[in-house]
Amino acid sequence: MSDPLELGSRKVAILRAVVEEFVRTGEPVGSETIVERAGLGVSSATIRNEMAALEELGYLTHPHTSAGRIPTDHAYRRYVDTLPSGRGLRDPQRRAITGFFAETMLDLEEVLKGTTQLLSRLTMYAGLAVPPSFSEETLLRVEVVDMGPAVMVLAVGQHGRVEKAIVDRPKDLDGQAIETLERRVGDEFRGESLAEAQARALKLAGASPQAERELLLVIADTLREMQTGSRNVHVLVGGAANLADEAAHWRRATVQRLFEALEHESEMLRLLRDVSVTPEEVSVTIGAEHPTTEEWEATVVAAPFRSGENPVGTIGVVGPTAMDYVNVVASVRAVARRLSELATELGV
Amino acid sequence: MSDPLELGSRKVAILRAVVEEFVRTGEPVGSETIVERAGLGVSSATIRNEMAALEELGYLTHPHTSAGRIPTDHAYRRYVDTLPSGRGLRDPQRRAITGFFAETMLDLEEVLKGTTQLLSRLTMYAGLAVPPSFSEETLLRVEVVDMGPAVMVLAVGQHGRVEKAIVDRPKDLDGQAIETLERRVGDEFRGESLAEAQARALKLAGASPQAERELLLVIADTLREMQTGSRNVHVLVGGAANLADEAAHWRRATVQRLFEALEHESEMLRLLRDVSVTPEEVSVTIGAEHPTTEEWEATVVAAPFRSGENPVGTIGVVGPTAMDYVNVVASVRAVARRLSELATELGV
DNA sequence: CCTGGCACTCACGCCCTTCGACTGCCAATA
DNA sequence: TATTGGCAGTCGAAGGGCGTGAGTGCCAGG
Repeated sequence: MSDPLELGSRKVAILRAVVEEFVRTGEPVGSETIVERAGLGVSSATIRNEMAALEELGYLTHPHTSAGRIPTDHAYRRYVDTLPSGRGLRDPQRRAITGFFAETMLDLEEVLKGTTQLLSRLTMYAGLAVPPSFSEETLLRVEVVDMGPAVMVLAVGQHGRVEKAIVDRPKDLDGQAIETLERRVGDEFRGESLAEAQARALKLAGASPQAERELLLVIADTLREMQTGSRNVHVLVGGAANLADEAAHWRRATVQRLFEALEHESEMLRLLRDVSVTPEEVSVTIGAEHPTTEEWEATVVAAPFRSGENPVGTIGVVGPTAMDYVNVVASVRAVARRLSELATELGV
Repeated sequence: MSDPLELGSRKVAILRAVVEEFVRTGEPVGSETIVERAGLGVSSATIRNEMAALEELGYLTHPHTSAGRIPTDHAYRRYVDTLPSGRGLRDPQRRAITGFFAETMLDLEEVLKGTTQLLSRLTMYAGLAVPPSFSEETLLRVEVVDMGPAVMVLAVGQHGRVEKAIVDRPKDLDGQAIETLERRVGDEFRGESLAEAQARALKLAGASPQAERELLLVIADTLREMQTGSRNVHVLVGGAANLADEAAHWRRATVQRLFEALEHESEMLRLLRDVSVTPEEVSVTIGAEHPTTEEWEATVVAAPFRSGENPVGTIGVVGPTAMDYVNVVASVRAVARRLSELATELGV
């Protein structure tokens, strides 16, 4: 593997053909097949030489001597990096996307749930979505609800997200004080960020009578907790069942890892985190490129969605490394665009 | 298959031995194995005769002539129905349960999420939980939040459940009217059920000025919607990844079906629905006993959990029909008991 | 630099055999 | 009548040998 950047244009064509053929059939690809399919005006022997060179360069492998070639992760990488930016959507897919966004939807979280389903139907893999992080939202409301032995603190973000925390009721706090606070607190934090609201609550606590102080401290604490950790960000998954189909192509351990990852939000976040800072519209992370420790043979295709110019969240798809990149990338791109329009419109 | 109720005690012993051995090894069980393991004072020839009879009765099958016997769903059914009610928990399991419930937890929904994880760790299958249905909760609060182009209606149930709906803002409704209503509505519905609150909102609408009427109608509509459909009940799933391990023992279609079912709440509900009306503490639904149309080779072990005497929700486990019933049933029973205590304590 | 040609490799499918884990049945037995 | 040892029979699994064919690598000639 040396100087992977400079490849003759024929090598490039062959590499592309191998990738596409392998993705289509799942079988190792031989030189003869390439001759038939890619129709460069050249014999199979030449292709063989080129393929040997491509193997030397680290783009192809050999399951065994007498078998065809299989693309490596590097091959997919290069393939994806040089994708023609043309149209890759089939008509029914285009219709599905249009249809989905034609419904009027007001709740961003519902929209994103639906989006994961849409993506999974489009690609037949699993769809992902990361909503805007709560800590960047502006608060519309903070509520305190008396639950008897406990107190619920409720925060409503400007995009319709509602987070709740149920905490022990501070002792020395009677229903009367709660009611007073319910009224005082209601609109107090409107238009502030979580961080600002937290600071404000702390300040208010200092200036309040003992009975209310404790509760305000609890509120501040809750707001702080909402800015960090799992409360703040989460990941929606849709269509994971599709991956069960794919399971046959994967090693046991991979399947296990994959489903585990899908269950643990923090893991999925690691996979999607870098996306929103990526300049390109759609990012593709192939196989071992993932910062995951154990074996991982999956690819994540992800794209940020924006409100106006701001990236506010991420959507994506997880599937096998041998996926139809043209179609999946086009699907994710198209959905991200429509979703961005919708998010902008919703004023997210 | 005739007269399945009357089996000689030796047949019963053999059946039990076959089930346990098959669950342990996953291999068809031969007559010789039974002689060694069950140690009835009898030769393998006798066992063979008995096994042939058990096959005749529909309790065992034969993958092929020269193989051992495999239990049918009927065998598991009988096995489960005659389980000794003794202790079936291993010490580490007991500790895990105690440990989990030793934490102070106030939010029932969080508790139930944790419970699904606990169950999946205990059994190595997937854990399920159905929270109390929202329509049976008493309301602590109904809020209206002005979101600009939309309006959010928020309902807080007595167990800390929060449901939201974002709806189009009725035209002719200015911010002023919303604010008025926010105040009026806040405590209006406290202590009522969803149905009562809905009726009340309708009545209020009739007696209100035009500007407020529309919004009250929207509120009524939202409350109605919360009583029905997916908003009302949902199912939590934990540890689905464990089932990926099991996948090897299952037919492709089964795995696919299973993961699909786990994704669709309504499906899981169908599987768990009958449980809470079942008088027994733990209910076991084996393979084809499920009312599902397609092939389904899984078993659901479920139990209601109670607050005081009232069943308020359900927990359970999904796994292969060949599961360690003693252990799984004991796990579900133990967790349901502890959960009932906790729910009672939380005043659910 | 390309090509046709050729020797070589090796998985796969096929057939055959052996092995052994079972069963089913029967005649002998308690 | 229930049980038993014994024995023949069945059939999958595992293994060996073989032919086939897809595919490679390499080379000598254009």
